[in-house]
Amino acid sequence: MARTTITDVARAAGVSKGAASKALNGHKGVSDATRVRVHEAAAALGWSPNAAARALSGARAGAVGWALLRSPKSASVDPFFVEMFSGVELELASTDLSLIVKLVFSHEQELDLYRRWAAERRVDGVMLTDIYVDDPRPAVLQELELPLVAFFPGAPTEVPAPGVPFVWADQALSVHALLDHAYALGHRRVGWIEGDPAKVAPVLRKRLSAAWAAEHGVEITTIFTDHSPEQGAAAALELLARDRPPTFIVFDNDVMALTGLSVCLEAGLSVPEDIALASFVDSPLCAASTPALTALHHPIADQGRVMTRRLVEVLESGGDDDELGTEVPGTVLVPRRSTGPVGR
Amino acid sequence: MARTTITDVARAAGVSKGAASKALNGHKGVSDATRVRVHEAAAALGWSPNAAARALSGARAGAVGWALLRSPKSASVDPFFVEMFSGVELELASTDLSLIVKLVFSHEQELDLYRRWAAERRVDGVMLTDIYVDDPRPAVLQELELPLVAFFPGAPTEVPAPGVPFVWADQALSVHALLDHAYALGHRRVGWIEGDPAKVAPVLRKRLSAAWAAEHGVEITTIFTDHSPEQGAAAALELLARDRPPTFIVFDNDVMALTGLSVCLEAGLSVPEDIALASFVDSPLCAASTPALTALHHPIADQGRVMTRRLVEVLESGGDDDELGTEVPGTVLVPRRSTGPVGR
DNA sequence: ACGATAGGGGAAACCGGTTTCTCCGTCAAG
DNA sequence: CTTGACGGAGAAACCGGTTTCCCCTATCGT
Repeated sequence: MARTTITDVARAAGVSKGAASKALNGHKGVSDATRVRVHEAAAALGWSPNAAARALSGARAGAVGWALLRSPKSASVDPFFVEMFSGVELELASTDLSLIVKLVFSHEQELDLYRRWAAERRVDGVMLTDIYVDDPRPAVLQELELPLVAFFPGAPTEVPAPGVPFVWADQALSVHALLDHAYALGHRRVGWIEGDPAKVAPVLRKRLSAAWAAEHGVEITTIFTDHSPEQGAAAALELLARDRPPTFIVFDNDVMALTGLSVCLEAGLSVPEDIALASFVDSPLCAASTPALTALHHPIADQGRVMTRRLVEVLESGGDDDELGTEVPGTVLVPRRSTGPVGR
Repeated sequence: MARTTITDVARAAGVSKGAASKALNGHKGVSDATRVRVHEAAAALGWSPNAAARALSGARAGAVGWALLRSPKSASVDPFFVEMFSGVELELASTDLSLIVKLVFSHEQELDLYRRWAAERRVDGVMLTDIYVDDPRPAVLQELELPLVAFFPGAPTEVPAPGVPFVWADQALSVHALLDHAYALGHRRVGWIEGDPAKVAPVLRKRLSAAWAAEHGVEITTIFTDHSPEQGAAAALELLARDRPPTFIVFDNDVMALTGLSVCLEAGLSVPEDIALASFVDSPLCAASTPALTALHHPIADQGRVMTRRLVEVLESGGDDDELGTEVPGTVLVPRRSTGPVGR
């Protein structure tokens, strides 16, 4: 089966190649009658534009890129990515853009990837999901002239980098929801087992929780980890071993919360009577454990959709876009069995 | 920053464009000295080949495609995909191939997607993961001359389609592991809540389990579902309502197993004393539930790696490849609390 | 020393689109 | 009636590689 090209379409419609191109792309310079004729010919021949040829002649590559930074040891994908991925794909399904996902194992590799993507003209834009403190990626991408949209778990006053379009979910809302819940139950000493302090979100949350704590006269101890179950367990043990241990512990993800729960149970504590536990992100795991874990439900898929929508807009507008920050729907606290009134 | 092209490299090395191309691609026709000079120039200029131009001139597109068929209502991604995805990405990370993933909502859409990919020359090959009975996709892909590799949960004698390279995991091993476990515990009536009967795997498993049942004098009832928690629960209720209900129920996935567990507990049955439950696929959910669910652990990520490796080989060999079926590592039964000796 | 041969490397065509430039015909204004 | 403006459409250049074809030169054999 011979591949049908635009030349075939043009011949079938009785026009030149150039005219056919204009007709098919909705550019002016062809009459309506010709336009219709060309479209009919294209449909009849079942023509689709060759992506490579199109990208080569300076038009769009028809794809967006998403780099996933993972440590070489644990290349497993977290539920955050999975959820966001489904939102991204859902939004892209209604466009003719492809999604290219690539796993990288270091920041250096990631930057190289962007350079390659730019040189190869393989993607039209890039999605950035885990923003680091002093993240070099936005600047590199801007220099490469690769459009980007960052997903930024932020606050009204925070910006990932100057001039970068971003989508943000208000962390204050989430932090306060969890802390208000603890406070209402009578808890006054809270432990917070956070993620990577090199990332913006954990640092920001620590700042937000500290501010809230000062306001409410609550003592909050934050411990940063690498999100692994091991470090989560170690952090939990460390908190429990203190002179005046917290009565309420927040874990930044479901996996740590689950191992934290095991640690508490093995230490002979009963949950939530002796100690209350909560996870910052909800997942089926939180619902399935015993006792079920109180957690924050983040509409991550929706956030992924918004981010994708935003990237598509940036690509269509060609970058001369007015607003930079778009807020996405916030979070909902899902109280479960693992949190209750402070014991004595 | 001006984009550096192969012409720049050629000029810097003092050779022609064509010679530079040959040098960089390891084709013969250039001396070693020139080859080295060109490579040095390319490195110095930080040149990467423009993917579009390369694809256009008949070479590879540098990408492989993976279509995900999901029902419009539940676009959520299952753990199977997630695990396989991480294996695929892990394997691709060491190549310069990109992965393009696209969500589709119907078989028709999926076939259209393949036609588009072929016409656009966007991908060099395709991965097929959920093989259906009388699946039309292999034939379509072969007609489009798109190389493919199918992941096929099969048996030694089964083949997804003639002439199609595939990677297979032996279902007999899995089915027998689970049934032997049940048999050893004294169970003689087994319920099996399967997935979609339009897919090859559930049908094959039913056949395998029936054969095993005939051999061992065990009664097995299979119910097909759409993998949703609702249908899983309904199927479990149906089995429990029988005159002589099964004493051991297998669920095809973790989500159904979990809701099935709830159904049993709510019916006042104790697990595993009154009824034993197992999941055909393991997941953190199975380990976290109470009681923890006995499950089969499939090395899905490894299987994804093998499938990807195979596709890369097919692409490199240009299709004239001898062997078609590659077996991937099998499964391991993980006994947990949800299964025990048959009660009375 | 001369002819045959092999291989390095340059010129140009080609992949399939997009875009620019130019020509031509038509219609409106002077 | 002449001239100018405008819009439709063709020709050709271009994007950045790969590949074919051919020439030229160095080497080998006799």
